[in-house]
Amino acid sequence: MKLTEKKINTELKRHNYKLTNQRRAVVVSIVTCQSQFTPALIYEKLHREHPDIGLVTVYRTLGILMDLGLVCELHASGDCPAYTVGTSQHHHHLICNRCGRVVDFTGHRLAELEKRLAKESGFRIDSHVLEFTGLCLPCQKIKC
Amino acid sequence: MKLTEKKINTELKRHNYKLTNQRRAVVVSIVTCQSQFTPALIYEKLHREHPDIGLVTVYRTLGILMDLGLVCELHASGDCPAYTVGTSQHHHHLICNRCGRVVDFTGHRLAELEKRLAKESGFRIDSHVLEFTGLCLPCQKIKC
DNA sequence: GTCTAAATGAAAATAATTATCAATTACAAA
DNA sequence: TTTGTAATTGATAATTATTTTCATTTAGAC
Ligand SMILES: [Mn+2]
Ligand SMILES: [Mn+2]
Ligand SMILES: [Zn+2]
Ligand SMILES: [Zn+2]
Repeated sequence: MKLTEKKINTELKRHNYKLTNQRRAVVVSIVTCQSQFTPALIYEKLHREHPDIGLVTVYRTLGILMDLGLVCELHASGDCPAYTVGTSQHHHHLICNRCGRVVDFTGHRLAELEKRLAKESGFRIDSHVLEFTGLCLPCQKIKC
Repeated sequence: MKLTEKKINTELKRHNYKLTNQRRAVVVSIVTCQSQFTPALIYEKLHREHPDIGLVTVYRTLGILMDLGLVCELHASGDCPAYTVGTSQHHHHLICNRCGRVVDFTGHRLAELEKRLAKESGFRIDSHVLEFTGLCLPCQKIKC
């Protein structure tokens, strides 16, 4: 389940980051994104209600949230890197190429593949990226 | 198997791209890359022997090779996007975080997962990104 | 309330990529 | 082989994305 504003703020506190008005606002702007986002998009959204918050602060806050693993980076979509709100468990993403919607999924079985690859290549595998792209249901219904 | 200089040049011709000296040189620079590369890296390599070829030409040639599916884009490594020479069949990548080496692999079974995800989410899935990162065998042996 | 390190925003700096355009060139046709 | 022409090129400028610097402000511990 997607992380909430509350959970994110708690994590920020827990890691001794000050809970400034700016950070709160950036977090709100992020968690209310139904789909993926970029720093510029968050800034734009934010700018209406908080014209005095700078783009740098968006970058900085996003950087912290990435460090804490509270947002995920997306690679397979149009503007890479894009971001999406994180969840507590390990998961991957399904991305709509039209509206940018992001759906999380879990329960893949990459472990066996990973073991086979490690054996065959000699690699010590640490991490992976797995993303699917396509069209979400609502977007399929839109005639182009 | 990785595409050769010859194969790439043939494909360029086949798609009515002129085989200029600059393009030939960029292709050579790319196929002689043992690991991943960026436009800047190719330019740097190229610049020694061909000081008169500009970085723009590298970008343009790389763009064409991407369009023709002759090079692959990498997302999971340090500098994203990076690139690597393509192969003729559908495949994925294993990337060394230290030396940048790229190993291709095939034979995964994403089809079942893809079907399950499509059913559960309603998505029409078109494409995917799958990359593993870690340390290649030689790099594991280097003490840090 | 005071204090202080952390955070902020303006501005400049850096980096990556793309657009413009006049000069050059590959190569098909004569 | 020469010629014509559209494609290609490189210099330069323009955009865009991101990071650094630094003086000022502020959250939150005491
Ligand atoms: Mn995973
Ligand atoms: Mn694949
Ligand atoms: Zn959609
Ligand atoms: Zn390595």
